[in-house]
Amino acid sequence: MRNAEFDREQVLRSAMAAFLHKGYAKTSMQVLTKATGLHPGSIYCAFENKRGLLIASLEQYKQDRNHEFQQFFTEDRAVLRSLKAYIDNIVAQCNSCDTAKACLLTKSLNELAEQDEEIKSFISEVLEQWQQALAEKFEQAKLSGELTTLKDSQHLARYLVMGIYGLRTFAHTHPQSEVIKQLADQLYQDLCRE
Amino acid sequence: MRNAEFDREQVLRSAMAAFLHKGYAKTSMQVLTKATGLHPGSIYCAFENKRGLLIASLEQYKQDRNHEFQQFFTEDRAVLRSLKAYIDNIVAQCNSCDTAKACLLTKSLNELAEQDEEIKSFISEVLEQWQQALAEKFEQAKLSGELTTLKDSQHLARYLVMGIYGLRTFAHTHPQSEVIKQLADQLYQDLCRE
DNA sequence: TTAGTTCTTGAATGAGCGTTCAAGATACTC
DNA sequence: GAGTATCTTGAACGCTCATTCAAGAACTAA
Repeated sequence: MRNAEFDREQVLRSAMAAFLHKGYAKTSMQVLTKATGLHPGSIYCAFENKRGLLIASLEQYKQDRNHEFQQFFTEDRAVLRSLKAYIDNIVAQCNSCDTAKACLLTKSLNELAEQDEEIKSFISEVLEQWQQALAEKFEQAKLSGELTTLKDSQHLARYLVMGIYGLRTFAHTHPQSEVIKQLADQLYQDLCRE
Repeated sequence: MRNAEFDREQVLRSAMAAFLHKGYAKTSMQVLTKATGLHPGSIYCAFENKRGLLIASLEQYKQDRNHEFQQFFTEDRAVLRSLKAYIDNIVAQCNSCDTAKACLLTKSLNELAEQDEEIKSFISEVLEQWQQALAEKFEQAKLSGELTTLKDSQHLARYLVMGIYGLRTFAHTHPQSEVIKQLADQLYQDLCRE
């Protein structure tokens, strides 16, 4: 008996970064071996193939983002205040220079939606769960009286998700711009209105 | 003397469709020769290489979208009514099944922004011009009294562009859904408020 | 220490890629 | 209708790709 030597999470985070930077198609196995420090044989043993490594990376990304989400919505803070902080954090990501600028889920969806039904479904489900989590936060805010609006929580969550997608794309053409912050503030304001 | 035999616009529209469907990296020259009907030599003669064909396709796409834009904003209609029709048209594109579902500019930007500075700049400029054209329409609407708002026209245009980016990404996870229309209506309402 | 099992290594493989180019086809000029 | 210039054709090229696998290394158990 003998255990694998590499740290799975560390390997997946390296792969995530590589996929985020170059996209799936342009990230060659050669690049992935360098990024992860694993030799081809080890990658194929652990993840079956390049596609398997992407799927594993997407799963890790989901976990990481879920964890990040939970950290913003602790129970001892007002929901709307948490939501504002969460949005501001995304703005900061958009304005940063590193790979966190983009979202691996939407980037992969854009590239592979029409090529790989299974990956498309997986990503859609993760994004739907995220939207659902946001809807719950809106519902909480309404119940606690923080948020007074006639709009449905599901609708609010969808609108916020749409806005964040838009912000991330917008950031591509406006790196490190004050404009991203302005748009995010407007979005938040529109969500809380009425 | 002898003229080239192929119809340039037709060739570029075929290439556009291929790039939209599979993305730049996954669209092989073999696919492009089939899609355009041109042999490799002709493509290399007319467009230098695969990258040149993408750039020419992006230019054609820009022209086509500009032409589409003009058709919605004829002088004999109220600006806001035209804007609403324009947005509804985008919603219809999002809900359609064909290749028009996505935008070649943002799709290419997503794939190539970190790989090809020149293509990134070109796309950014085109998107900026589009945003500028929208800003002028908002300004017109404000001057004519159709639109009463304290917000800057530039800001309104940016917000609309962000929303349309978001809608198109959202459409990937919600094909042929009523939800896209709802979100677009909300977006329009938020733009016209106050 | 030794035998057995599992993991690691990285060169080898064949397929597919973008690109080239010389030969053939075609149209224009005189 | 001959000559010339240009366009078309598609096989061939070198390269890189994802993937494989047999040999070597390392750990466990007895």
